[in-house]
Amino acid sequence: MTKPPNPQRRSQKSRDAILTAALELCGEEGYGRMTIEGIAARAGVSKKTIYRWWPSKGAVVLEALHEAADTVAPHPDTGDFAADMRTQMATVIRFLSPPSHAPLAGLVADALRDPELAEQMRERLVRPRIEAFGQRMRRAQEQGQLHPDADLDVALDLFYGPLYHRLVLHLGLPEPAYLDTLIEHVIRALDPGHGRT
Amino acid sequence: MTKPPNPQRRSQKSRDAILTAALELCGEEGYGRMTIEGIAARAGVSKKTIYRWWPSKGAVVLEALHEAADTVAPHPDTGDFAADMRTQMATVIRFLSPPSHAPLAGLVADALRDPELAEQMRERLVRPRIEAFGQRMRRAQEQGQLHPDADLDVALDLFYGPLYHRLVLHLGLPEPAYLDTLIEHVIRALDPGHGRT
DNA sequence: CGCCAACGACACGGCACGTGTCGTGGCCTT
DNA sequence: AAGGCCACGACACGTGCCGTGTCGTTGGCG
Repeated sequence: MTKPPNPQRRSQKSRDAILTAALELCGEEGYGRMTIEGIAARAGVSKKTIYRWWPSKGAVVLEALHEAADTVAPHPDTGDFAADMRTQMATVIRFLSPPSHAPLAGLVADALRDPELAEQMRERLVRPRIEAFGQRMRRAQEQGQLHPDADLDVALDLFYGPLYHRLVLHLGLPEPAYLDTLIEHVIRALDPGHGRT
Repeated sequence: MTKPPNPQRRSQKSRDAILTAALELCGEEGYGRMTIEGIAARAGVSKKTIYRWWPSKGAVVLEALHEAADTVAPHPDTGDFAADMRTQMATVIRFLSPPSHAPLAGLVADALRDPELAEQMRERLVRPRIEAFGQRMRRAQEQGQLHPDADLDVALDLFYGPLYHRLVLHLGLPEPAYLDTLIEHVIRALDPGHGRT
């Protein structure tokens, strides 16, 4: 149909301006109220240029987040698995809480209606972070801080499920003290030997 | 501002037609593509009549779900807590999976951008079901199937968190076998003594 | 039975979408 | 150094839905 443009000729300046403008506007007026036209205006860019490289508002925000989030929310490894999970999950909670939750929450909302966007989000944002969690978890197992038979999928569900559950049902995200309780429970759940010998 | 209409004079027929049309269209073309104008046309109703009684598409779907879901997803009590949780969660999973997930997923998506709608959803759809879960859980504690000190908030997070986590990150909802594993883990997590004395 | 408000119908302005067109300018080739 | 290609910014356009306003009609309450 429409011939795809040549990426080599792409203007890096326009690209950066668009991604920056998207994140700024997202914070200022909210994901839902932000429009492609608004992003174009803020970035000093033609609407056409946005549509040339991205199929939707969600795709722009996804790429902006992908770029911005590479440095954030790493899995620390101090040798204390529970403490490291506490640190990492607290960071995630910050990204899911006001005032900084707009881009991620908006993207999640759009992805619930756009399967294409959902796949992009899963593969580019979610999957790498699951991988990072998996690596940290395996180290904890090697160091004997977590039962060697603990299941990665179950661990992922039990650690991060409560966060998204509370986000989408608007039940309020965990306070630090409650987060500790949660982590304690999950680590116990992952120990099938449950103390007996 | 605009004087509120008199509920006594409200046409029950129009109301029912609107709610029915909303759920039907939701299933046929998806929540996102469904429009207020489409609902009005299908219901044989003026757009004005919808705007007179509901502030948004989300509010209509919320009320439709509220009405339809009163009978579904009850918490059975056969005396076997784990089995009952399996039954109930499998029902929830059906509501979160294609092809019937459109209304709920769409509502969740809209609520992420509309605080008013989010509050309505929490109070009218979510809160009553949390309450029902709490009652079933307390009976399990009385019958010794669950540790008496088990925390209701933690239990809610660990049981249902994985479902919504997987829904919004598009990781695929649990299969029956995996659901069993999950429930087993959660019940273990909720037992703080877990075997040691 | 009479009133009055909720109703269906329809038209309206507004907004953002996504596309098309055009002239410009920067980079790559030669 | 000259030429061509093509992404760019600008702008205009048709479309679809929004949310509101208006106007008879109708059905239920007092």
